[in-house]
Amino acid sequence: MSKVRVRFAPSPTGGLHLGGVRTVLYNYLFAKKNDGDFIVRVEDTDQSRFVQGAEEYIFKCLKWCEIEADESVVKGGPYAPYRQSERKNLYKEYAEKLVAEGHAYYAFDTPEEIEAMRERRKAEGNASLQYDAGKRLKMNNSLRLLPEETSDLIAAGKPYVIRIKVEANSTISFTDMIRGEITFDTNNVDDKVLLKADGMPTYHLAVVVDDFLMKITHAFRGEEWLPSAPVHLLLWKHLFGIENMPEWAHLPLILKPDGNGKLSKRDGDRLGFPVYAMDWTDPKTSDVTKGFKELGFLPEAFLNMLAMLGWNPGTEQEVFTIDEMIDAFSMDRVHKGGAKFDFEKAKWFNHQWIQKLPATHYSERVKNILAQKDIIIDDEKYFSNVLELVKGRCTLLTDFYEQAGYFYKAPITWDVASVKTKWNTDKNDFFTAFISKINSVENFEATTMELYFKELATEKNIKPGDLQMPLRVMLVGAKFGPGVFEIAATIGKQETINRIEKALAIFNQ
RNA sequence: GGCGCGUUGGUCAAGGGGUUAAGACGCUUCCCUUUCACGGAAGAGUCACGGGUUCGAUUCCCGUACGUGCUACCA
Repeated sequence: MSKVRVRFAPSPTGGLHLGGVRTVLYNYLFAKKNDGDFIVRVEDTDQSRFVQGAEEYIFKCLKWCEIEADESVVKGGPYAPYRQSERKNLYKEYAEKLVAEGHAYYAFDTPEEIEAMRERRKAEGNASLQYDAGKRLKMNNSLRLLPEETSDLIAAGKPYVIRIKVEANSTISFTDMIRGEITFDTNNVDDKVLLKADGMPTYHLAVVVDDFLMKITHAFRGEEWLPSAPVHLLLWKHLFGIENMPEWAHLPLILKPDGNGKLSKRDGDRLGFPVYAMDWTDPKTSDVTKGFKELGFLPEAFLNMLAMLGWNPGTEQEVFTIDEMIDAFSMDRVHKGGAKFDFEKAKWFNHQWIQKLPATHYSERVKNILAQKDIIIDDEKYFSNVLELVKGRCTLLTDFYEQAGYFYKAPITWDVASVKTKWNTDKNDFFTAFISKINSVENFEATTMELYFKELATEKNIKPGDLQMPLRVMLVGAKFGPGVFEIAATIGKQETINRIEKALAIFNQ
């Protein structure tokens, strides 16, 4: 059975923008498709970047998307503890083991010394600025120092890191699930730090140790990790055997819609669309970054849109439920190239989903949106009628305010300009007569009303079409919405009469 | 700079040695509707460039260009 894991940076900036959520989604689809376990890991390797509340936020977003990510996977179970700070000693043991076996070494260089080395190399016109086989014997580390010197330095409390010792002049390769065989020349990979001076592991060490200990079989991550894959490969080789390494897939990047580069939070602010799943409030600055949810997206649409950005089933189907996606998903149809994000297409997906789903599915959310505009829903039946009537006109959930508002509040402004030019006393007479007509009617339904309306128009010798638009403006205030008689039937007899009378007064001024 | 990865319309993309090179978004026009939208019909628009290989290349190979990523005691 497969065991797939997704690993998150502890900040929404790193993990919860579109690219991050898509990584989770593909992990999830793959795991479900292969009847595997789906594991979410949140890491805190770099304390300086740890953002308070980020973990909760991440799970909240997954919950909104209805991705079953049991929080217990980071809080308990057979593989606990999960916090990297709580696993600190574990990583150190493996790092020491590597040193003992000659695959890693202690390095005492200060940042200044490393910087000086790079400056020197640059001045000499060297292309490579790496800390690698060619340079390590000139640096301050246990490879160059005598064993006693090294142990003396450590005993004296001199800060050190543990670096991997990458052997020169060899190649290492692996098969990526998306890209096929990828080969690296070890001369191009430098001696990465595995264990930092504070005793915490870097991502490189942590990801390998954790994946082994947690028995991970498949690991997907962004393309930006490809250049450091050889380090992970080497670590697997030395520590656990390369044959035990999980299968890797490096996902393409999501790019800015305009210009070039990886999509970032700033692009959303600049171009006016969200890049986070949900609103995120920065705990330090209190700045709020808008999310897809709050902008009126359905989770189904959000996920659907995201899945299609980099993957395609090879059929013409574009609208997928999550189950359909699981069914159709395959890793070898994930693209290699990055995709530019297109907000228009994202909105189109949402529109599709608003139509596809019964209104009851999202009526609670619409209710909340309306409540913010002081529209309180007390009649559920009426509310669901209204939703079904107007949903065809909505792209975002927030559009329901404009599209459904007039079913609750009579217009207070009217598109008088559209009516006034052709307004005359005949029309006024018609509507006065129409009021008394419908007043006497028991059966207040759209079809019967349309019938009376047309009969009366013929009687008064006015084309019904010339009267429908004024009626619409009377009821809605403007030129939009479903059929006028549908609207009238829905708001009811008395309200229809009230609105006509009120508008008449305005039109006749 | 070095190294990696990529490149089919404005965007997402199917396809893959011989095709009129699918489809979707967006855009334009028309129909429907005397509203707005939906829907329907049409339209404009594409294989980055240069060399090979081949009877034939958008498809395979090599270069170039462009894009993008990495090049931290960040992930």
